[in-house]
Amino acid sequence: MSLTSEPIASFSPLYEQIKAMILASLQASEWLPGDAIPSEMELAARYAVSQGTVRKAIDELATQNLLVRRQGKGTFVATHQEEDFQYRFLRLEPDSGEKLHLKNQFLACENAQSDAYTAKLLKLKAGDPIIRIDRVQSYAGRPIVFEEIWLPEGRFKGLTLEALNSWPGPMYAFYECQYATHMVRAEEKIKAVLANPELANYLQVQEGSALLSVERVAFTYGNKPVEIRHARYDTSDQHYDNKLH
Amino acid sequence: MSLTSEPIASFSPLYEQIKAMILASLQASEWLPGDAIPSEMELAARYAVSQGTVRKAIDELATQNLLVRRQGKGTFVATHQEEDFQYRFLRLEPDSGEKLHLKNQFLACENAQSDAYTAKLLKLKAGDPIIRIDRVQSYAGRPIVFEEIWLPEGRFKGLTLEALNSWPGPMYAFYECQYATHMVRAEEKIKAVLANPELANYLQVQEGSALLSVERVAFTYGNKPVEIRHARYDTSDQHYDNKLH
DNA sequence: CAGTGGTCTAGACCACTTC
DNA sequence: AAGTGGTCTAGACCACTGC
Repeated sequence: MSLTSEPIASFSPLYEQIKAMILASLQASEWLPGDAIPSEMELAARYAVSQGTVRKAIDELATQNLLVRRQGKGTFVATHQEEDFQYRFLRLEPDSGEKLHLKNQFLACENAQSDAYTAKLLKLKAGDPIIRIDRVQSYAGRPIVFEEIWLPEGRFKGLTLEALNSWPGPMYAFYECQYATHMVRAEEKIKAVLANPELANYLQVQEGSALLSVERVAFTYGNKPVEIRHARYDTSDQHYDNKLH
Repeated sequence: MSLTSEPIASFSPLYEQIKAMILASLQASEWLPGDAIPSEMELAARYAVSQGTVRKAIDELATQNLLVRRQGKGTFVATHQEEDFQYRFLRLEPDSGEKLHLKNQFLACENAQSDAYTAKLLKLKAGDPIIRIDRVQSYAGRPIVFEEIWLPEGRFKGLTLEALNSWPGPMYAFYECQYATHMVRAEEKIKAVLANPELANYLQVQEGSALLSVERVAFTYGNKPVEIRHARYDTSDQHYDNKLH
């Protein structure tokens, strides 16, 4: 066969290549969370394909919650700053069925070095600088969630306890606004554990109570892990809600 | 030769109406789990629309896991009897990352009357006949899961402990084969609880150990709830795995 | 080879938003 | 009215399966 120059990803459908190119633009911050991306016709022209092919690419990115389509307006980069996506990753829900509105209190924000565990999950080297945050979240005046959070220091330089405590909204909106980091997806591992004295104190429960342990790794564009979260939930009056398909 | 093509919902896009009609055929058992449904061209002719419109309808049903497309072969009704869908609703996973293979032991299968709780979730009247099943599942020789299951007696007539214990595969495959009931989706509410003497005995753990409590309601076609499951997992060496998007 | 789903195109028209 | 996404069509061709 000939040695003609070939596209880099050659044996995938066109719309997959378009998807990859849109994804690259997102990753490169060419379009920021909340922004409108170019219209389907413009993108079709840019990539020299038909509108239908761009449509299919955008459709798939929209079902993955990376883009949001709004008829008559345009297609937008998904953001945790908007109502519908505000608490996209929060599965905790009061047993009563009411809406959960958590009040934040950050307890600590300190520099540290990653151990083997955090290094592995964040794809760092053990000893690399990281930031460690503690917080408690309350509902109806009662502490419900205790969380330890680890962030790679490189991406989140200069993060302070004051900045966190004066931020009004959800944390993932904070990351977007202050550190240009949008969370795309997350993986959670859930266990039941007993409250040790420290946890019992934070969550105001008896030592030896049952708590839900939720270990999350959150990823930004390009499957890059950028946050670890180890939460403990008091599930006496709320539960973790999950839908299976 | 063909059935009526009366739209079921009138002021929605054509492909939504096609979806509804395919769904109706599934619900009516016109095509059974594992069967091939008619080809896109046949369906396009039956419903008097273009192939593209049928495609869009099937695409959405396929992403909801109701249908499975196989290039070159056809489109099939999803079934829990196949490898890929065998353990679709099982989120438990060994910490080691190995594959979980559970061994079943059914302990009880008795007729009972629904209480307020089961009646509400299964949309029955309190006092309606139900079947109550207990089972323990083991992994690597150790009991890991204790489950109480409630089924509406009307749909699962004649279910016996012997039938359950002699069934080799997963329970949702059993429901399909014996009771023509395919589970489409489920909702779970997860809490951390303490082992009482009964649970401690079933799961061979200390009384007061932390266990994961998972309450599931499973639905068949048409959003009809047909099973309640209350599981307790021993999460010492395994965890509930969840992906967030 | 025929039959299936998968991709891609081009064009018409609809529904919604904004000016 | 102009611009956006949303629906629908018709037809060409590709990729995969099984006879």
